Amino acid sequence: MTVPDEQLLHYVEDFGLYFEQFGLARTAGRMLGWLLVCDPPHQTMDELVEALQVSKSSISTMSRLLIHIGLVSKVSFPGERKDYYRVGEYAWIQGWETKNNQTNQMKQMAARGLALLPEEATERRERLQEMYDLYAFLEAELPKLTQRWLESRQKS
Amino acid sequence: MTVPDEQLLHYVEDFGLYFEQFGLARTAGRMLGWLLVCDPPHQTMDELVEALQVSKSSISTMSRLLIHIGLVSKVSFPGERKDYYRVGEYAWIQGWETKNNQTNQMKQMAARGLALLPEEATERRERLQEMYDLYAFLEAELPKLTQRWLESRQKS
DNA sequence: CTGTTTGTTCGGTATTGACTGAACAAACAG
DNA sequence: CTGTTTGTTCAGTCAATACCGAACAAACAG
Repeated sequence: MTVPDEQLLHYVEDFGLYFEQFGLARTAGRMLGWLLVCDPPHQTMDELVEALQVSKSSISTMSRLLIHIGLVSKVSFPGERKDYYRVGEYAWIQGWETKNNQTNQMKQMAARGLALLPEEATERRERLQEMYDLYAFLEAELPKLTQRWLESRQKS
Repeated sequence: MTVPDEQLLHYVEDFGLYFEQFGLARTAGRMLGWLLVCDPPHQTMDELVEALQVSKSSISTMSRLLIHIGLVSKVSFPGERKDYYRVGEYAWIQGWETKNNQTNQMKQMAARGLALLPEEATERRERLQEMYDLYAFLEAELPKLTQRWLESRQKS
């Protein structure tokens, strides 16, 4: 990108705003958005600072975060001192898997509640039981979906 | 509940903390947690204020929110002036469905990006295409899962 | 060893938003 | 009409945190 594309930058901003909904810092969302559309796909810290107009320290912190949650990868090249960042190869399925772990946590949350209620209070247990059953179902089924997706990709 | 159960209150607090992760206000999470374990299942504003030690205004605001997103229902009784709140009958499947809508938004986000990139930049489009494909897949498959769940419940 | 390049860490600031209390509105009872 | 009960709205406060700039550390080049 020699001349920064107005529309692309606006898109990247929206990306940041959208991911803010999920508790991700806006800058992290911006980074992810930029790394999805930039040319070339790998970018240095300085390039990100320039493109997104944020501080070096933000990029440093957010790249560490994004790498930790599996959305971004660090890349290096022989003879190059700089680090490069790009969207992780398995970024999206990784993000999806992270979400799936939440179903397990929800199930556990329900179980904890049930353990606190007396056995005989059946009517009172129904609400938590309903919660437990749904998330147990999802916990069993979602990995199958992921599996199907991965297999369908492998063939092509 | 005549005597407030120490363990239950602690559980409710954890519930609030957990749902904070998803961008829900802590008080909303507390409310939901309390409504899951309270006896009876329907509670007035005053009871919620007493149990959760929060202000009336918070309950007012948060109950409106929780009703809006389908997790809580308002209940009334003949001859009673007070409103009662309880966890919605379809609370969890509703919450799950809300999550599923996000897959559609993610797909759209990818589509918007693709529309900004030139047709011939195939290598550059790959990243967004990958994102698009996964969320299109999920958008198609998740409703089937929901359907299966609802059907399995109907029989019992 | 001296410079520079590259990246991290940390203290301070500014913004956001959750929560409260008080004022207000609406519905009802006597 | 006057009181009370019930719930909402709004201005103000407080805490959390995203972000920045500057100081720092580490690796390398000359």
